[in-house]
Amino acid sequence: MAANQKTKKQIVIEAAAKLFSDKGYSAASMRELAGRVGLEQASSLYNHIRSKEEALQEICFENARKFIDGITQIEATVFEPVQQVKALIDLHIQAATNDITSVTVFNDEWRHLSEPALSEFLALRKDYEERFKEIINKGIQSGVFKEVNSTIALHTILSGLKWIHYWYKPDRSSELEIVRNDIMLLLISGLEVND
Amino acid sequence: MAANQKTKKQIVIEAAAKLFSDKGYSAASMRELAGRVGLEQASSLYNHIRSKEEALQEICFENARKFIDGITQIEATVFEPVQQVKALIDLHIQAATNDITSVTVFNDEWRHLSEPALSEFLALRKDYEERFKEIINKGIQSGVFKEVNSTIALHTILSGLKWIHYWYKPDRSSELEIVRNDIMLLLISGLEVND
DNA sequence: CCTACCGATCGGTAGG
DNA sequence: CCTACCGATCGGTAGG
Repeated sequence: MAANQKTKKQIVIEAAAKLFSDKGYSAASMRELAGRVGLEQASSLYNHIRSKEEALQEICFENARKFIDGITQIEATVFEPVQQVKALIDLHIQAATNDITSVTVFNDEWRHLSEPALSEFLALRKDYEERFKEIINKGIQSGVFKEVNSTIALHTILSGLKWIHYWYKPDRSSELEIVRNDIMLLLISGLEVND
Repeated sequence: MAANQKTKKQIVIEAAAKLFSDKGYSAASMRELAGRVGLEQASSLYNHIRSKEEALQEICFENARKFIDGITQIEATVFEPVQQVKALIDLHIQAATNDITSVTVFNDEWRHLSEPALSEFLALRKDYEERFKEIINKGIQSGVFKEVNSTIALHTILSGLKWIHYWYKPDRSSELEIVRNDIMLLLISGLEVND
């Protein structure tokens, strides 16, 4: 299959991401999903995906993988805590603007995963957060960051980025650079020692 | 009725807030809500509330009112932008820790409101955000805040406070003062001109 | 507050 | 990919 060819499964998963972000996972029905991908019957969906939750899992884990890969690369190629946190903020901004609906589901609908997927997902999230926190701690130890509690700083920064996927629409791409600059100003200089 | 007496309706609404925050509005069933307040039959709930959505409306609008009242009082009693933003951050921290489940529903489940309640709710939220933004703009004009886009600053600050209601449990009350200090350090000094 | 019940809708299966 | 269909569950009503 050519690289630019989407499988029908991919089309279904992307439509599911949009539907889940529009209505929430529980309020989204397989009948509406079928309609959105041009199928008359919900039952036809089951030729492409095994279940409603499989769609949710694919979306959640694909995004988790994206963030884990991102931080892995940053750890390997950037070596100064300030620059690492900046790169992580960029990672979140890019994820939120490149793949809007998918990140919305990843942020808001993961709790509808059932076990064992739920625990696996939370383990990935915890891994990511611990590594992010470690970077903050390095910056505190080397004196470039304020002596704040690194857990508080972590959550404030991660949470402070979670409005972007709501706000962003493709016609706002020209404003992206301003958003990026202002967010860096607000979140990084809040963290940095400035004297 | 004495002030410390809860009506059964209030008990139902509070249990609904907890249930909606545990499962999400759509996945929460009236049968489970009945069980949580000691009723055998879901139908018995309808002696206290008119519908599932009425419970959601009460929760969302009670919290909206709390934030509107809070900013109204801050506008009337605090006059310097830095102190006003600090007071607003305190307002959010207090709401998130005094009324955890209720704020969770207010933050995450309002979109399940149907019209006309949805539009009324969004109008209240917009009013609150505009007044918060106005305070930020005043601070920028008077030179105490950086020249950032005030919409971006507004969303970054509001969003940056939205992890607290997840993190907070009553046994963490002793850590609250540290959280408050660190959040002020991160969000306020990110906004302030520091030279 | 309970009994009895309703129509609607849900995710999913069997079989072709 | 559709036809036909299933058992389960939903929010809510009527009546006492």
